[in-house]
Amino acid sequence: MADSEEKKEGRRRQILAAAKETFAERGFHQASINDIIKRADIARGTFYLYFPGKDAVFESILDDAIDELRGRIVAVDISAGAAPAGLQLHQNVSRVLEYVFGDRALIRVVLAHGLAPDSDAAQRVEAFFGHVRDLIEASLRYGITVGIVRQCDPELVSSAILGAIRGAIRHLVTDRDAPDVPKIAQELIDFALRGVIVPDRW
Amino acid sequence: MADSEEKKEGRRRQILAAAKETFAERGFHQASINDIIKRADIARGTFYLYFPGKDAVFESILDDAIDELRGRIVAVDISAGAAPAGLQLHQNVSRVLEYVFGDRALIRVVLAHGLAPDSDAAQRVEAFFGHVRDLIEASLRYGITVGIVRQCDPELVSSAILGAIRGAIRHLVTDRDAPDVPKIAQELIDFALRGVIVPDRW
Amino acid sequence: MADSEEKKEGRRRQILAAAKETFAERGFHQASINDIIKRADIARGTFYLYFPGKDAVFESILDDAIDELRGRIVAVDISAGAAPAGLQLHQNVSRVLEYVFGDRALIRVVLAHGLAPDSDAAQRVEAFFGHVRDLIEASLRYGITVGIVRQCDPELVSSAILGAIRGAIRHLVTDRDAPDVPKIAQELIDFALRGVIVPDRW
Amino acid sequence: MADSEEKKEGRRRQILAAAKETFAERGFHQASINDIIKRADIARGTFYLYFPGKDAVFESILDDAIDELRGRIVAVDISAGAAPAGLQLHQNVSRVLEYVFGDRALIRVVLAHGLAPDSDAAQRVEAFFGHVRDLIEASLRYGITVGIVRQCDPELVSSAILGAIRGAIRHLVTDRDAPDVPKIAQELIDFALRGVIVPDRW
DNA sequence: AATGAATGAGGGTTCATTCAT
DNA sequence: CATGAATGAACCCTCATTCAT
Repeated sequence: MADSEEKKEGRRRQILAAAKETFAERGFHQASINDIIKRADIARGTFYLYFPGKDAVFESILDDAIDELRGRIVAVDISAGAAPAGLQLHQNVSRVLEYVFGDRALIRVVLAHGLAPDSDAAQRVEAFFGHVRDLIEASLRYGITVGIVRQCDPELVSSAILGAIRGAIRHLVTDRDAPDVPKIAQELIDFALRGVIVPDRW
Repeated sequence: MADSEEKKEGRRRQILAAAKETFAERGFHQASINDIIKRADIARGTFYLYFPGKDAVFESILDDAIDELRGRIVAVDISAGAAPAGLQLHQNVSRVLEYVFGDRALIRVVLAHGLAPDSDAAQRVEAFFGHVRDLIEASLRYGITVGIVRQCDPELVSSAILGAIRGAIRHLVTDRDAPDVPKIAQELIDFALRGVIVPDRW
Repeated sequence: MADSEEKKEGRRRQILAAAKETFAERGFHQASINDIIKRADIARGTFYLYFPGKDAVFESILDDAIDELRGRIVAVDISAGAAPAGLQLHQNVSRVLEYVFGDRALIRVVLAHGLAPDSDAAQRVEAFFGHVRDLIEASLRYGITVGIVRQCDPELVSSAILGAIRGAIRHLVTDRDAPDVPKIAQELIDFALRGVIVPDRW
Repeated sequence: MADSEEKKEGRRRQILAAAKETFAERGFHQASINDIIKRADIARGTFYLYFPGKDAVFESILDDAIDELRGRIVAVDISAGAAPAGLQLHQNVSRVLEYVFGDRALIRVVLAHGLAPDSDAAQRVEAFFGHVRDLIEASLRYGITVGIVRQCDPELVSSAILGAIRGAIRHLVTDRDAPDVPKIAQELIDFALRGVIVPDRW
């Protein structure tokens, strides 16, 4: 019984993996069920035993990724005995980058999503990024109230920060082979916190 | 004669406008010729009188936008009598934002491009963003040599800056109705230059 | 007035010529109105001022050819003072060949007609060839009654003779540049009358 | 397993048959996939499961026919112990006629081919008839050297003979219901060998 | 549980023909 | 008369999904 359960789960993963690679290579719409089942080496009908359709596999991939990412992003703990905020920030970013570089196919799927703008999948991706942006915005607002963050439009700036991270990831996933995660994380945090200019100049 | 030329050009624009809106609403792949011609209120064949196919309209829209944007981004002039660099920067960003907010449909098409990863259109979009990133990277490198910009990984940071701009635009296009362009430009520049923290703290 | 009539007739011929070449080159179905009007250097609408449609030009070409050919085929006159039958035969065949080689485009159209089997045009071509076959059959029957032609199935043999002529023409039109019409006519007549074997052998 | 293979082959034949009839009735270009699938009583997609496209079915039909015909035409064996040449000739012609009358739809497709002059199919048909003509021409040349065949232009006469056969077939396929193959074969051979006139007259 | 043949809605495109200018 | 922009029916083909085996 458990055996069969495991086998079933294995099949599912096999299909998900094949689908992920296919989506990464050809984009959602160009990817056909045919591509996926060939790569997974299963029959047409078998696919539909495990997923109700093409959208569903895609959403499953998406949800897995989003769950994983959500788990890797932890609200910074600013209570007395907690680790320094800077370190926590660095750990958050590092955890995300680690996951991202560990599965480039997936990240291409999530970042370069070419979906019907009103599809379930698109909404889910938007919701995720919205959630992250909200986290950032809340942090900014808190930072402003405690005087660490300068006066700014938190809504706008949080979008910019999220965009900066996405931009960096997009670039790195495409162009660099073995990125030095801690260093990149530090660069990104430095950029977001301090910008690019030498402080006392200008 | 000139009349007929004008009329033809008008038709072309009519189709482009309808296509742009359709692409914005439904994404490239979901958008069917049917959608476009219904919106443009023309017959099936008429479409093919003006464009060889779906790809061509899309690329035409893209190329127009890219040309326009390219024209609005001017390398900062740092020679003696030139305007202050900060002002030039602000003007660049403002010009881009002005265009972007003036045609939201278009920007949704360019930013949320869901294209076959290896399609002509996708490559063209990538080339454009690559070009902008190169400009930013060059500026950073120059700034580092003259001591205005702090030591950083220019490749990575330029990607982050480009991403920040894209992120901000994406957010604003979706969520805000009548953005105050100069203020937003200033916020973005401040963010990119100084980051978010209060300078002498941390 | 007559001037205008002439001009009109000239236009008509211009279109017919362009159409004939187009049909010869690309076959009836592959030939588009576009091809024809480009070759004739006229506007789309002008075409329809002179012909009600694509079929009509084709049929006009066909009818012209058939009329011409009909005129060149004269029933052999076997009355007392007439020229020798063999000569008349030779003249008939020569006249046909002369016309045929003088307008290869046309003959390609007539012989390699790829028409809807039930179309007007197809029926007209069939009717023409049927007419020629009937002439041949009648001649055979007459020849049999007067003892010049040996006993045979006139229906079958007339089809074979007609086919032989078509086969020869098809071959010559495709493969030979400047055929020696009288010699070819003689060869064909000799073949039809005597066959290929040496008479007293076998 | 073998069952499924057989069923698949059956389907293929079912489609080929439907296509053949459709092509025979309406000609290649007039025949639409719609016509074919309706006649075969299958769905649109099913057609494309068995053939990559309209051209492919046509060529498959053509190739089958050509293969069959090629197999039925055997070079006449003139060595010592072989059957009389006349008999062999008669057998060749009979075999061809037998096939032809057994599948009239097919023969209408092959003979009345209305194809784009430069299409694959057209070239294949031409190649086949060219091959047969070459066989005939070679026989004629041989016959001339051994003195059985009278002096003639073998290229021209072989085209005429091939045309005669085609003409006869075309006629018979259209007009006669149950042809007496051996008799017709004999008539054709007599015609090709001896022509139509009474030997010692003229 | 697994298969793969069958389905048919829907897509992009062509082209003969019409008609206002 | 001549024009050529506009039309839309018809075509070929793809592919997500179903279901009998």
